[in-house]
Amino acid sequence: MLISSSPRFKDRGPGALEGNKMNAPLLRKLETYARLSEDDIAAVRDATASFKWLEARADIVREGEYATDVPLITQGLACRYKLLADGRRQILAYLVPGDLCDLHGFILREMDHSIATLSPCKIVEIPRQTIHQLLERPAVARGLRMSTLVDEATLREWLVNLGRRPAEERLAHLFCELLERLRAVGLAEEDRFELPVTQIDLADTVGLSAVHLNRTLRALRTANLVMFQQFRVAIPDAERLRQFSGFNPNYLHLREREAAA
Amino acid sequence: MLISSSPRFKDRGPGALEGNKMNAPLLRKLETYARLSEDDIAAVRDATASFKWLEARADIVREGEYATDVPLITQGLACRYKLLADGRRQILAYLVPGDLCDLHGFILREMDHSIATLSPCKIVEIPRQTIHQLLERPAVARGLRMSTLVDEATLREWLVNLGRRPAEERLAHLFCELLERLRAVGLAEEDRFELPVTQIDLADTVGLSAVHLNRTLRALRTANLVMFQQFRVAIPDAERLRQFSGFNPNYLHLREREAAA
DNA sequence: CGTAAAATTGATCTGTCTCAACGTGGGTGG
DNA sequence: CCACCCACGTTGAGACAGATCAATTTTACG
Repeated sequence: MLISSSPRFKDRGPGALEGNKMNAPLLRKLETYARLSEDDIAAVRDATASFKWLEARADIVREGEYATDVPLITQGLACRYKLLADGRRQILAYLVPGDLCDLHGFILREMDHSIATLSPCKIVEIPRQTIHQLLERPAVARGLRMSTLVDEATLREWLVNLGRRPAEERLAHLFCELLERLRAVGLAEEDRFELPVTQIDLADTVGLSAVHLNRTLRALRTANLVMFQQFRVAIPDAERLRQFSGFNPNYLHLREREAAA
Repeated sequence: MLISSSPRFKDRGPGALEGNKMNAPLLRKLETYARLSEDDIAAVRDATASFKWLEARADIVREGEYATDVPLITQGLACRYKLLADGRRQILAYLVPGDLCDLHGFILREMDHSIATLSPCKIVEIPRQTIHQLLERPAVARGLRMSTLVDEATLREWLVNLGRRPAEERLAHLFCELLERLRAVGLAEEDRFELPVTQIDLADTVGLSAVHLNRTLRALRTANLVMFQQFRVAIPDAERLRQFSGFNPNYLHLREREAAA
């Protein structure tokens, strides 16, 4: 991941991004999208019983590998990323508790990108066979399908961000999204959240150089829009930040269940 | 779609992007990903029997709408796009024959982006109910799931493109992708294909201004890498273009069937 | 403490944008 | 049938956002 396991992240233990009380963030997520039966719930619970801890800055899956299991983040923060031949990196998504590292390795032939932890992560590895069984449950299949569609919608919004927004709006938009997503999983307060990420990571996320990212960050701070330091983000006036960055949370589809029958 | 139906596109009739002989591009696509039974094939064929024609530069679905049917492109070229408040536009994907306008409107509450034709398009509208029935067929469900995953992989590659590649590589990469995808559906020859798209469209695809896109195009032409004129793309040396743009077709997952059981 | 990664700042360079003008081709209306 | 018109394409000049290069400072960890 370019940045070899840095000492800076060693002590940011499991405390940082702990996931919710019920300790079954995947269930919570699926239930956002589908009405699960008792049986469904039990099946998902079984499938996610065993886990392992991974240190910060460790690859979970690497591009080119044939993943057989589907990793699931239960606690901590991870990201998808891709490296170019000359070392340039693009971060493609942040994975928060409850996010599956998709069915790519599972369904598709080989990984076309890598996934790595940013903070220490608690990870469940769901075996291929189990996924098959889960997909036979209509409600679970539906939940997973929706979750994939939301991931896709998020990618589209990032594309708009990189293609058509200037640096400050771009970064502000990212913070807006993270606030929403982390609040949805109970990992953000009203106006602040942990973000165990370096400025270099942020630069590789929004397609800027590290130096310019630093300046953009300063500009946002000066404008009293976003404060980022010590791996903590503070947003004094979320509505103003949304306005500023043109953020519209519709693409996150955070309340879908009532919608489709 | 900003550009109101332009006369320039009127005469580019159905001839341009005709889809394959069997006239069932969705089937071909699903069969790339899953082994369909006779029954499956019949069901898909039934579902895609009735169609309509849409003129070039017409919206198929608009952001914010609640789409009830799932449109499917059978002939022609379409695109997903998103508009910002001030009119900036970002094109998010090109849809070629066989591509579903996803299950978004269907599964998710409302469209978070718009879809429009670029050339005249033959479109099948699959009713909600029919999709439900199709999803009950495991092989079909699997094919659709894979197709969604490939769409997602393509979005990720575009993100890398916008985030980390300079203008010339970016544009070259797009042409590489289109060559592959159109060849996969029999709509490109070895080194050339139709692309019924303006330079403005291309600019909004790769996140450049129209002026700079024009210059970038010229640079590629001068370097004898890509010729684009009269809505036709010619690529003298595809391998050289791939090299130049860092294109690796793995993310298109064009031969997956043998892979997963 | 000493060290290395990360953050910050300044100076300079450049890729891309904006503005503005002009060229071009086909469609449309007189 | 011709002339106008409008969208698109092309080119030049100048401005500017963001990149690169090069220190220097800060921070966290050993």
